[in-house]
Amino acid sequence: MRIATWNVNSVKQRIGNLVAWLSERAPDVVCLQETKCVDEAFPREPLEALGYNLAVHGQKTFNGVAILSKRPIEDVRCGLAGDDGDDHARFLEAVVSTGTGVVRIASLYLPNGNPPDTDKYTYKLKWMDRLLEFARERLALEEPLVMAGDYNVIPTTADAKHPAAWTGDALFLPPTRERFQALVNLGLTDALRATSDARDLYTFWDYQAGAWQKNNGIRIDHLLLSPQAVDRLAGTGIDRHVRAWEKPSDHVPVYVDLAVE
DNA sequence: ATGGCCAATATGATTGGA
Repeated sequence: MRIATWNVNSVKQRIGNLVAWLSERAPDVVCLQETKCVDEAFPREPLEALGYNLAVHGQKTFNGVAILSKRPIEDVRCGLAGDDGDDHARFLEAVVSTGTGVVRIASLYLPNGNPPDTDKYTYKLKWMDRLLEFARERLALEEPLVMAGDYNVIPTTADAKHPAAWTGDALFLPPTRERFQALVNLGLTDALRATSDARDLYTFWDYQAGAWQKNNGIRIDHLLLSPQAVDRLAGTGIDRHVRAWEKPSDHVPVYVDLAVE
C-alpha cells in the first residue's frame, strides 16, 4: 500500500498536475494540504474518475486538507483536539481498511509560524503540543498509523541546502525542532530519514530567487510512522521531478510503501 | 531567505505563504 502526502498550494490550480501525478505514481492513499477551497468547490470528479474516495476538510481562501483513498474511507474526523476556538482547516483523520487490518491516516498542515515574535509562532507551538497529545493517544492503540503532511519543520541541518539561512526562522527555531523531536521520542519514525541519509532530500523549493534551479530546498513534508507501520515499511520516495512541471506547487509529493494488502 | 513568486480576494492592492 502506497501512502503519499502533497501540499498542492490550491487544489483547483493544481488539478491537472494532481491527476497526472496520480496516474503516474498510483498511490493508494494521498494526503493533500493547502487545498484552499470550500468543500463544495473541491474538484471531486476527476479524482473520483481515477477511482478515489474523498474526505475533504476545507475553508475559504487558506489552509484546507483532504484524504484520497482507493479503499473506502471510514471514521473521518475533522480538526485537531485541544482548542475549540481554532477554526483553521488543518487536520483530518481517517481509517482505511485493508485485507490485513486497518491503517490510520492523518493529513496535517502544521502552521508556518512566521514571524516568530508574534502570536503566529505561539499558535504554531501550541498546535504542535496538541499534535503531541494526539500522537500519544493514537499510539496507545498500537495500530499502523501514518501522520502525513506539511509539518513546516526542518528537522536538522541536513534538511536544508543553506541551514544557516534558517536559524531565526519559525521552521527551524529550537522550540520547533524540539517538539518535532518530541514526536519522534514518543515512538514515531520519520520514514524518509529512516531509509536515507542523503543530504538533498528536499520537498520544498521557494518560487522566488531561482530556488529550484539552484536546488535551494528544504525538507518539511514528512510521514511519521507508528512502530506497527514501520514494521511494514518497504520503501519511500520523493517525486521531485514534479517541481519542474508547468504550473508547479512549491512542494512535491512524498510517499511510503507499506507491506499491507 | 530574497532581485527574482504564486494564489485568493471584488483585485487592480493586500494578505499569507516558507
